[in-house]
Amino acid sequence: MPRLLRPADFAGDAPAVAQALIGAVLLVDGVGGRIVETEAYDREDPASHSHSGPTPRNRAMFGPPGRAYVYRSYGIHWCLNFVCREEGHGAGVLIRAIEPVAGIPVMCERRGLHDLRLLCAGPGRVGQALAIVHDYNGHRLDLKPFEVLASDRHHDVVVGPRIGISKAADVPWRFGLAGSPFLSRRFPASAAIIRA
DNA sequence: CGAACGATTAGCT
DNA sequence: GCTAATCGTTCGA
Repeated sequence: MPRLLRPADFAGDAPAVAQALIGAVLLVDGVGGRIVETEAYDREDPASHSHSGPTPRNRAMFGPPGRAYVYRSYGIHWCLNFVCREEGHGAGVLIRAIEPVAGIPVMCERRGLHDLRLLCAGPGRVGQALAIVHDYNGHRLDLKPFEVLASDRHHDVVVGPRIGISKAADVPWRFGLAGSPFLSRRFPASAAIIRA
């Protein structure tokens, strides 16, 4: 039985937590799967929502680690982040893609398709498939409806630049499960691989 | 108060 | 590969 991640497990800096989350299982009301893609963001990072300090939108990022930061993207999608580091810092990990494992029929219904590869391949798609709502903003990740189960196997992790940002576009803070078909996009051929 | 801009996605060429 | 859709947040006047 995998270990349930608790707030202390999110106390590391954003890139370290983002890498450690690859292979972990994320469930929301028992629906979800294996995390195969994440991105790290930090206060000292021009691409981060937290870069200019606390605002009404990003306040959860400055709260205690081990909680959710949920924001609306492009006025359309709900995206899920895990707050990390320490309270007041403003660091987080964006959940960009998961491999569907539990509650697949429910996720297909929510997404209106049956292609497993596209079910949760992107932060907006993850939000829709797991029914992420703004009410979850600031919610603890070790309490209902969330469950985050530690990765129990070692695997290779790909590292590359983050997607969809204009500032700090060269910072390699995107992490992926090497070879996974459930990524939101392929990593550049030049992307480094960390053997874990 | 106005305006630009997204941590995106679906659909079409 | 390219673009429209869509609207809350943020920042400058």
